[in-house]
Amino acid sequence: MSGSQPLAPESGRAQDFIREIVVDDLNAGRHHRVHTRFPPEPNGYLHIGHAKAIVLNFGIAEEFGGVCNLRFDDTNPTKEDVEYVESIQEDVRWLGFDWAEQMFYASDYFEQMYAYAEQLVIDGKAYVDSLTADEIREYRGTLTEPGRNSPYRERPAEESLDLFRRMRRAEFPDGAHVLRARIDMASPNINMRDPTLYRIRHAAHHRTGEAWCIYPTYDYAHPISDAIEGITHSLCTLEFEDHRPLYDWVVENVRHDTAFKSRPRQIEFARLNLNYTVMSKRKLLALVERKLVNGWDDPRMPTLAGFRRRGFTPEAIRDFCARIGIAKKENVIDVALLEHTVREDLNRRARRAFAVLRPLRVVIENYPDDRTESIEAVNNPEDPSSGKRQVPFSRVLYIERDDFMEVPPKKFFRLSPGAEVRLRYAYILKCEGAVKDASGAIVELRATIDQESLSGATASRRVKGTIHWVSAAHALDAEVRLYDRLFASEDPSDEGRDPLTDLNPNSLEIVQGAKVEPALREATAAQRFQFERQGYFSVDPDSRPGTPVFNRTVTLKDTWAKIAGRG
RNA sequence: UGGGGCGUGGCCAAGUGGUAAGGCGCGGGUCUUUGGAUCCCGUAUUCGAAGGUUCGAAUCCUUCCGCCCCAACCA
Repeated sequence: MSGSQPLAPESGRAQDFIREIVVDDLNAGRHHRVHTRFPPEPNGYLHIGHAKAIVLNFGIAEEFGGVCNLRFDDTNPTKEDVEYVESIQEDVRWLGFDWAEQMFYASDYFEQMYAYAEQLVIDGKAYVDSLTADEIREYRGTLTEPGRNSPYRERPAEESLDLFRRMRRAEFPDGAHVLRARIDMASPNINMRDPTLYRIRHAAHHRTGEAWCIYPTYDYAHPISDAIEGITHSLCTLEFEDHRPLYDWVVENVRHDTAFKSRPRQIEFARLNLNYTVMSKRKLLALVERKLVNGWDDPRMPTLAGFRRRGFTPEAIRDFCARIGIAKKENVIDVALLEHTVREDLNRRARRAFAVLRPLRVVIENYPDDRTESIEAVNNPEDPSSGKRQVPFSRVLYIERDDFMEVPPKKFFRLSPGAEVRLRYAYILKCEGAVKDASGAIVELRATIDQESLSGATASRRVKGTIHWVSAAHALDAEVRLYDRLFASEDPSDEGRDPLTDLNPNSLEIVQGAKVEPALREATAAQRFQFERQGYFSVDPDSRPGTPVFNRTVTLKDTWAKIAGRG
């Protein structure tokens, strides 16, 4: 990667607008390499929206033989925490990206940023304002009216410099002063009306501790961080479009000598929105803090940690990001696409296994009580290399309650009194009758098998339906957690309302007493399973040995249709 | 009403003057010893609207309409 000439992607393929810009920059000689960065603020866990940015930034860099940094934008100590910087690293790695040695913090540059700020003051390009926050807002004007100059705007540079130094020396309380860029209070772009560069915050920073009590704002810190790291293309979301002139102003007006390794360029793209999914950090944080979910990695959360625990694979999420495209148009992606990429990936890799979620006992009257047979089953019909396994078969089985109907409707090809069905990989089973308890509830089925019908080359006939089963004597008890969408509101008027009301009360159904085939005793959290006819599952990382806990990875299509009001 | 963006089928998205890719979804069908798997077919006479330029326009020009973002000492 190092030393080689960056190569533009082969022509002819579809390219999004960012790639075009990069190619232009390379061709025009504005840059001779590509260097991007993924710059999260460590104030929460990464969610699916961040995945888009991660895949984009690392993807662009890789495609052009460049590098992508991981940088923590830690300029606001009151919201940030080491827990988040750790989880962010874990999640980026899990997604499959490697920043090698290129991990930085905006706080790495605090000293340098401060020095640049002093120089801006000396150069007359920044001044210390002593107005209150409210007054500053008033002076800023409105969207349609220009702002007015602060009375402190013409303060002599020496005085500002002195004040700024004393700000740093902790001589003032929060809010007493602020360092502002001297740009243009009448600018139609509000971001250019003397934006704040530094504010006083007597707060412990998760990395610098008590070393500082003044902190740079995003608008000041970001371009400097980019330039110091040699970033060539600074990708961010649409809402920063109006900040680009300010970004450029900082890059152009800071006297950096040789510290800036590039002349970075900000490029904006539309952030990801997913329907039926809350992506607001504020709401996610509220859900965690109010214990409406069991932490940031609750499988119902749209965080990468939550998806991981739910059984999503990084490959599926990356594929999703690749398929949604990058544009400047506000978009709302259908979560069905995410679920599709997960299913597609899982279908390829998930081992098939027998599991009965709501067991119904079946006694095979013509099968010896003391006999146990070993039935050969394919691990994954989509992947012959996955091999086969043995499943025990005996006189008493469990089948899915839903696979039996006493009064079957038309086109019901599974079990009902007198009907036949194939036990997957095993025999054809005929239902001889149902045993009921005093209340009339069916507690057991009596049945017989066709001894000549064992699945395979010798099977002489076919029946319409096939069901899965588990031998009662060998079955392993399991808990199964069925997850549906946690958030459902699509109504714009719900914006800002209590996140509690966004909870789907049926978002989690815990099924106790499921019966699964014994081989699943050794299942690990890294594995994925498809329980025949029940969907995709993974073992919960917190699962105890003995009674495994399975999480359903994606919502079944009919469930999803119900939630979304489709079909 | 200031500034900055954006408008291609239900949701994304290619396309940049030569006669509307692709994916998801949806509908139908096929196959099958699970299938919601696979496979096949269908799904925009039209590109926010109206004018104009042109042999020819989603692509160029004009006007209009709609949506999003900005008035934190958040990012």
